[in-house]
Amino acid sequence: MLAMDKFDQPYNPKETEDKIYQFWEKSGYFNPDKLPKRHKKPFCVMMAPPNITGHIHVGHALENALNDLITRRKRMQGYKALFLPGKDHAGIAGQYVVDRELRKQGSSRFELGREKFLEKMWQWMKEYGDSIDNELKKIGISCDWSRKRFTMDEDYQEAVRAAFDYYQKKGWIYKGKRMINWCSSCQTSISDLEVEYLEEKGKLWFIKYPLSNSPEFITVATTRPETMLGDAAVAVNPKDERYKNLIGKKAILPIQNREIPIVADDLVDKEFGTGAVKVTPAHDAVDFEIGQKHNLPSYEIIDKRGKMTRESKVCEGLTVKECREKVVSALREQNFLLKEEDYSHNVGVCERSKTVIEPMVSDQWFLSMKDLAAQAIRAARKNQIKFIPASRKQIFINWFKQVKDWNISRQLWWGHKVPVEGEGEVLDTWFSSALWPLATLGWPKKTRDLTTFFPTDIILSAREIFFLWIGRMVFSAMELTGKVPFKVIYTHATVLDSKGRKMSKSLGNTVDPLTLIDKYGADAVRFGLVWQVTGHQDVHWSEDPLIAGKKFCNKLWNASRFVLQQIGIPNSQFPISNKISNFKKLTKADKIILRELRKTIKEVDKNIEKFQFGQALQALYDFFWHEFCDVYLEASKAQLTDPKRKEQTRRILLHVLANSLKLLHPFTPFITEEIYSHLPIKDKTMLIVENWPK
RNA sequence: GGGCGGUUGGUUUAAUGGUAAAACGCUGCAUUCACACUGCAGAGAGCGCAGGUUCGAUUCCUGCACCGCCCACCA
Repeated sequence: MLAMDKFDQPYNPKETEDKIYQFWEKSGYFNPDKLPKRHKKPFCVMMAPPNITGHIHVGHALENALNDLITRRKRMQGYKALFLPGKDHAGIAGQYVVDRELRKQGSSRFELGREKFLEKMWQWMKEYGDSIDNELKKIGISCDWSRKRFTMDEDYQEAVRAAFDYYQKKGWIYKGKRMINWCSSCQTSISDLEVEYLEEKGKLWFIKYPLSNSPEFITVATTRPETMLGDAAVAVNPKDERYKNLIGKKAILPIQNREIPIVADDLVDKEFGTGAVKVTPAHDAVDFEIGQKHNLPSYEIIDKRGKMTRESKVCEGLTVKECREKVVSALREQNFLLKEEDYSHNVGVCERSKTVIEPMVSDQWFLSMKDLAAQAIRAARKNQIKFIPASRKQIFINWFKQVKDWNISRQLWWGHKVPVEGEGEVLDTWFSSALWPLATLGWPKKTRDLTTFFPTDIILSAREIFFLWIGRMVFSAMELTGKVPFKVIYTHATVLDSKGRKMSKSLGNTVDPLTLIDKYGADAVRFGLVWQVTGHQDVHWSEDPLIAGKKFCNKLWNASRFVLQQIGIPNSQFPISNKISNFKKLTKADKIILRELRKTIKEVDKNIEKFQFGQALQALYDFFWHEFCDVYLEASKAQLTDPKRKEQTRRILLHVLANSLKLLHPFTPFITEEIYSHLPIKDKTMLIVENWPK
């Protein structure tokens, strides 16, 4: 397919990669339906759909290099392999980025209106969606683009409605006033998993609440004095001897001068603060629970913009922060402030906007988790799903044991509309992602793809979306189809920066895969990433393995050149055989290289089966560089001058090279396909569909 | 607070119940015969700390420290 003289040039990844990718796409082999006849047994992996919020990062590159590695090997082994790509509309995150763009231009989504804003969203989706696809193609992944899905596709919306209906008929979906996490900047509720906790150096204020008809008082400790304006009670632990005689009595709430009861509840920790806690049912999750149990009134003193309401009386219109200052100074003046201590504690912020989360009571849709969680736990316990690493199994079970009902509604414009419900009320983006392995294959219709590829074989994901996504896919599929959605859950390493910190835009420590590909070539980047996957839960980012990858590609290229020169391309067509018995009168060097090749095949297979991708690659590296290049290639130089050995040495060179290329193909697909295309082998196919060595 | 992972040459990481391997970097030599993105030779760690098991531990156990990640309603 290439003019041979090209092969005399140094390896040029840029030129080769684009050309080879087109070559693959043209072949149709990414599509399992277009694979040769020998590919029968279905095999399926799904891409974790990237958010349409920006560009791919190094985590995507790693994850999909592994997805592709697995797929390519299975394809070569004769499976009818499908690697299904797609993207996620990313509800809150998606809306947030577009809104931010608008604000940069001095506009906003409110100014645009819902209709126009959604148009913008789709425009964004088109632009960024395509760009993400192209970025993924640069990595060389062999996914079937004809089956590409987006979580807001027409038929995907249908799947979402079908799932919602199903749960509703079961009676598991309900609407109610519950405590939720409210982001005043995104103007929506968010789930517990979307709240991020940051340590904050704050204060612990000790406030005296006078007892009714008594000169005495009870002291409460709080980090949020402003919420006292909405207090409905003081709570103590029933076993706390200090306060036993106060239970049932009344206290006077300072500033508001309202009488509130003193109640007893197990949720109160005797050891913390004074052992007495102020109860604000409308603005704290625990307090809400206590309020329910004791039938306390709920005073909503903070509104959805993060401002104090009329209910707060003295602070109406102030921000939470302003109100806090006002309340503290008022308490100080009126002698209700006993003391204040420095206190560092965790403050929940919106993972998207970093705005402090206001817990508040709101009318929201929920999905009851009781039966669904039980399903997921059962699947894990019965080992219907294999967890890699194995420790994930217990983590999975433990999370589902304590999971609360899922707040599935969001007050956004971008997303799946909640059936019945009006504008501006959409489903949590994860409600649709949870259906990914089903909806992408056509569910709820009984499509051919669904029967062929579902349940899928393996799912790869980052730790951070283990519950958010993986957990929810498990119970969704089990409930809706009665089957686990995948046989294996592989939680891959997180790529941290060289100092071991999480990569983030704000820290400025992110790595751009495209820059790396430009610098080293895609094969070298894949090599470098996979090299570092050795079974740990983290990878400390280093570019060194990528440099090694680049050098390795160069070595591969030059060794291949040598072999081809010896064989005398392009005239002869060697029928090469995998059977070593076809080689006779072997020299010591011949025997060693053939033995080492066999050992390496075993080693690579064993390690890939164990998900030890880095070790598999290292075995290949050592074999090719040291056994083949340093030893055998050198030995072959003498053998090639001996007329009695010449022919067989040529065949062995070609045999070992061809098999090395096959083994390396899932790791470094571009260069191996390119070199393979030059090998003078009878009846060969493209490397992507060649037989995996045995 | 709970869980998980890590702590090995300058750096990033392997392996292993009997005194440690690779990549990158470093030093010296070689070389226009596939490859300087090369070859050969070499320096460099006794494997976080403290106990224990063992004939023997970097490897197993216990505790501690530090780093990181995840989860959690401590006001």
